[in-house]
Amino acid sequence: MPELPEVETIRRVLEKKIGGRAIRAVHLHVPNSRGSRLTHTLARQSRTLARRLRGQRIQCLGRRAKYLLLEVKAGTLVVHLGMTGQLFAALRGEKPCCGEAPLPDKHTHLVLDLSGGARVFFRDARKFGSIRWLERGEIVKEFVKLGPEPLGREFTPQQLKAGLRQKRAPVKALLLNQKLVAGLGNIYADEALFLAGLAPHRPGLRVTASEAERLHAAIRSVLREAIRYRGTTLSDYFDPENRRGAFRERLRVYGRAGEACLVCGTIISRRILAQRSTHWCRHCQK
DNA sequence: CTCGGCCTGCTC
DNA sequence: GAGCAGGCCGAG
Repeated sequence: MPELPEVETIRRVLEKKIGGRAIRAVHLHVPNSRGSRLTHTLARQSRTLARRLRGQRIQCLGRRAKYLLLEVKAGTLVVHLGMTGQLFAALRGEKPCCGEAPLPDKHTHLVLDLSGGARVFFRDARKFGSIRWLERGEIVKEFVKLGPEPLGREFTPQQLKAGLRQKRAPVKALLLNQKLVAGLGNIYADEALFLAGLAPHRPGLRVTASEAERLHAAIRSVLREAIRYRGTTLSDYFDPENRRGAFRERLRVYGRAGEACLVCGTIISRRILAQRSTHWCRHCQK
């Protein structure tokens, strides 16, 4: 579910709501599905999580690509939301809920009791998410392979072009794999390609310098705009205050197959590319 | 690189 | 019942 704009929205809301509070208690509910990511990740660390988090003050909330970072003095809780992971926060007196449903529910896997009667809930129905405790100074191995932050300094048109040029894979696949640039998922990859006028199946090595420049600008602009609208809610994304993202109204191609292109009126196409449903305008994107 | 698998819930 | 879903990982 959540891509960079949604994770950034979650980060900002949590920062405001629970930044600076102390963690009083940690409640863990390890799921029972054997093969799932979340089961392993939680079961393996059940001891550590409680021991290292209890009594710690939340110094700040950070983000790397789609990872949310909850920083305490001793280290960092690294949260990846996968497809359906969610974080909710409730202050004293607020009724915690996910949409209409009160929390905690059967999909709630971690609850932090905070100072002042606040609580944080992590839930994940499909269990594709992960939670990892990181000692101060330790490095997450996944982070090493991640490309630059799209809104940061290291992400430049030159770097993007150089990365694309050596790959024959479709440009959409390259945007999704997090190595060239980190944080785009299926929605914003389609949206950025539309804004750049680039067909998703175009091989990376056939992207010209000026197209790479357009793509670079499009990626930054769509992510900034989506953050401004607090992300996209298709069905089950809610921020920690249970608000929907309003960017759905602004989507140009994602989920609009069969509808008219907002620019030229051509019917928006859809096909599977890189295993993901892909939406584009065959007139505007070449 | 692409594929299958990991899960649950929702819509047709 | 089948097909679909915002993500990633390991295998081939």
